[in-house]
Amino acid sequence: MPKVVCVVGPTASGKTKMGVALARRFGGEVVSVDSMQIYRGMTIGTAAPTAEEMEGVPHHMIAVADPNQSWSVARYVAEADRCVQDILSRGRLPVLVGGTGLWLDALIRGTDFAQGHQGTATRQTLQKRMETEGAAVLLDELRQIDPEAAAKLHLKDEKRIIRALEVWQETGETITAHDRRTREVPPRYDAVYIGLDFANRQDLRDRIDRRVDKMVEQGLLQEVRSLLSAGLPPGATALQAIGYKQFLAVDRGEITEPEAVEEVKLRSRQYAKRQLTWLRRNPNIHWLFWEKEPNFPAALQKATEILLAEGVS
RNA sequence: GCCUCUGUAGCUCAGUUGGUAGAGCAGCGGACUGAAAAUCCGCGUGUCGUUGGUUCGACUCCGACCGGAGGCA
Repeated sequence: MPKVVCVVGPTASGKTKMGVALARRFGGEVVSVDSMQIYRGMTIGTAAPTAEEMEGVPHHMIAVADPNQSWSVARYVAEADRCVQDILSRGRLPVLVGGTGLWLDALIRGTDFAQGHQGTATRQTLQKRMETEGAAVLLDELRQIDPEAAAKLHLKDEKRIIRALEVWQETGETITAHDRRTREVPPRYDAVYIGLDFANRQDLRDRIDRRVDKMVEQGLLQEVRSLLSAGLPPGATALQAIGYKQFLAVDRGEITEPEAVEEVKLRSRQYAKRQLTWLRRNPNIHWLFWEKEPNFPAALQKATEILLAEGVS
């Protein structure tokens, strides 16, 4: 099984810098695993690495998608896996860097997602039924065909109720059966994980706040405006990104800039918390914790030792 | 100086016709297989401003004091 390195952690934990440094040390290339950095024209708000920050290391899966078209996990995995394969074929080390947990896991495991996605007639019909008939009706319907899935879903979890029914309608297989089958296939890569986080949650929060202030200084509002001038559809996934959503409201005059800044900080730390929840269940992560004053050289040294011990070369 | 209102969870507030209190937000924990920076679930003990008094019992009634807001001088 090919070996790959993964640098994970909540937003603003220093993944980008660590990823570049490890890629340089081990002769690797970075593959971004970020559901928003894939869109073009969103560099400031997603804190995508600049050419300078890349330090000459090739980066993949950043600014590869038109924000007009919304990507999905499946689309990402297909494209990103091509990058990983290509890097491996050239004898180099793939360094996967990013905070989108589901996407990383799917890429490592080679998850085969069932048919059906945003915008199809099946999905739209189900969404309409959800509005008119209500979640109880659809959940009942799901219970008839896939009681196991229905038992796990809360009445309010409309998105997943719709998806479960959609998989059944599109493929004739229940989502429970599909998931069980895909979980059985062995992972595609042997991943070595380096996790970055702050020992003290408050320090992460401070770091997030500072980063948001910096984004605003760098012209987040301008970036949102130029994104809008490209004529994005209202439901575009790109506009759901933290920062963009709030500054879109500023552009419309619905909230003030200071209000937006506070909201972005709040959403960012809540997001960081969710990222940590996702990562915690992965027992294979080698965590490195920053103290108040991050000591990068020491952390890089530690990470290097871990990778060497894990057989990365 | 006088009068009125006000002081309850980190914040905004509700409430108890006297039997020691509850929402929203925040926060914390969890879930997560084609929207994932999305979506969803769970968790509420706090000197009820302080201090006296009345009472079997006060956060709830009365007094004083200390904060805050407004009004009259």
